Amino acid sequence: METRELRYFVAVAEERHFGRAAQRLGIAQPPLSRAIQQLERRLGVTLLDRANRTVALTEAGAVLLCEGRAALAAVEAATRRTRRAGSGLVLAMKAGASTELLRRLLDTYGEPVEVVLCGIAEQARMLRDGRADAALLHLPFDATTGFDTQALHTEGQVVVLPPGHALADRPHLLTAETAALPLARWPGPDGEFVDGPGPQVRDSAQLYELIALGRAAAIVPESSGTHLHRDLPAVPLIDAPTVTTVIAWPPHSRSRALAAFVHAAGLIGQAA
Amino acid sequence: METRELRYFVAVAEERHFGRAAQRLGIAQPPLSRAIQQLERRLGVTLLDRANRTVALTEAGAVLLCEGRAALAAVEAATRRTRRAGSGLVLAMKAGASTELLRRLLDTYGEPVEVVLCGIAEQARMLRDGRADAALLHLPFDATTGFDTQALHTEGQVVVLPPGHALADRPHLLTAETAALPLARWPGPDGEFVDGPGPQVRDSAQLYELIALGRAAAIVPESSGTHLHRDLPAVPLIDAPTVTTVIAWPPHSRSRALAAFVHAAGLIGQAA
DNA sequence: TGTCTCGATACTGGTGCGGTATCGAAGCGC
DNA sequence: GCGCTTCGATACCGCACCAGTATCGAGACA
Repeated sequence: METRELRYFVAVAEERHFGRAAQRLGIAQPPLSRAIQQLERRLGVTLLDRANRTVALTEAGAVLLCEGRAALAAVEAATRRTRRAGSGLVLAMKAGASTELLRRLLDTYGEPVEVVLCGIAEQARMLRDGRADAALLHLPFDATTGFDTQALHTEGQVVVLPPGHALADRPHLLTAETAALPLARWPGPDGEFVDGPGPQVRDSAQLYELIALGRAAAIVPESSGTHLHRDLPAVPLIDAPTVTTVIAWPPHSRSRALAAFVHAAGLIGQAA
Repeated sequence: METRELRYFVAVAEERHFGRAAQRLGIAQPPLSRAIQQLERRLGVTLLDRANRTVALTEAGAVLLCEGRAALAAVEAATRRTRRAGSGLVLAMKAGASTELLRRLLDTYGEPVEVVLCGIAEQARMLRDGRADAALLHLPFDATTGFDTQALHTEGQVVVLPPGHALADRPHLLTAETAALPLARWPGPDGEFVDGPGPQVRDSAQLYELIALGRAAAIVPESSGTHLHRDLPAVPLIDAPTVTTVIAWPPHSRSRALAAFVHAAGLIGQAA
């Protein structure tokens, strides 16, 4: 199966319309129809149901859409990483992750690294399609499914409260005691917010502003709670799961540069 | 980048010889030379060092070899899984894994499943190139890197001893006490045996024969130690890590059939 | 029933892939 | 040092195949 055929099929499967797919691909509709027919003939299965003037996926079509996307991403990744070979690594991380940890990692590695800030879903996509070589993730929150990982740092979590809050003087808190707090809600992987009493936030500046105003509280890893905003009280949450910062990369990827970077991460993980 | 170009490059990179690669691909040498040149021109990087009548990989070439193999495997996987869509799942497992657990899993799933027996390295390869849809692995021994997993069953380990062995009457053992035993050695992922005092074994029939003869002992999961050979004494090893049988599959793969199979596995995991 | 929309088909032209023949350079034996 | 051999690159040619235009046939809709 050729990449061209896969691109054509994925376009039709996503658009469910030969005309629009052809337009998206920048070709005319007839060659697209023929290409899909040929693909079906070569695979020996029907991929699309063209009954009733609508295009629907068959079961085999659904499988090929899913597997084909992954295969196209792998081919793109090969192209991108080959072009980038020799120049620096690209590291995808979330905004708000520990800058202190990152600084130590980059220092230990020594070579130049391009850092890209994005959301968790985008991080995974960038690793898969080769736009990034590695990503910083946080267990147990982020799924590392499909990637190799190396632990960098493990820490507890703290509750960040408005100044003068009733709980601010406590030596530590339990998760149950935070139930009544207006805990800030972050957007999930799908961009949606879960329901809850607290305000919705999209970045850490916004979060800390809301806390300072007494409108929110937040449960965050120690390092972000204590290092960034000394003026806000942060109380250890002793029964919360510990947060592990890990570096993740596609399992087959083992270029010299990436291997050295992971090795540097291992040194930091040991030291911590 | 087209799959054809990737296949050509991988062949040359593996053979380090245009003539042999062309022969392997079933084409003449000149079109192969031209295809590689065109690939290098399109990517904008040099992939091969053709100095001194030898072909060597550049750094970019090494990256493309690794990423290209993965991409080709993904394309092959798409082809195979699409062709197989609708017919039964293929499950890759190691010889000697728990048949009791497998029987329950297949019963719960209800649909026909083709079971393929192979080694651990082959299991991973089959998942990646689409010859299998899922695999049964054993944590913490097998690497599940790059796959999604669902726990099926967790159990302790036992030491299987020759009949009448001095340790056979003990209620339980510690790992330290097994140091002097001639523990059987299995071939690793690379097919090589690690060094050690015990005999080398390749299948469980051979293993149990050697134990019965008093020439070996083995540390195995409870289920294989007690269910299969009631005539050999099996002593719980209380400080050994517990063994978890998991079902693994490529993370993007979520066909209806696989989803149902994983769901069935989840039901069994809960029940256990 | 006329019309519109959509995918399939018919036919044509140009690109590009693969083949044979050959070159130029680098080892290698004598 | 000279020819021989081996290797990848180049030159040139023919054909297959891909894409484009024009058109068809079927189904939805008024």
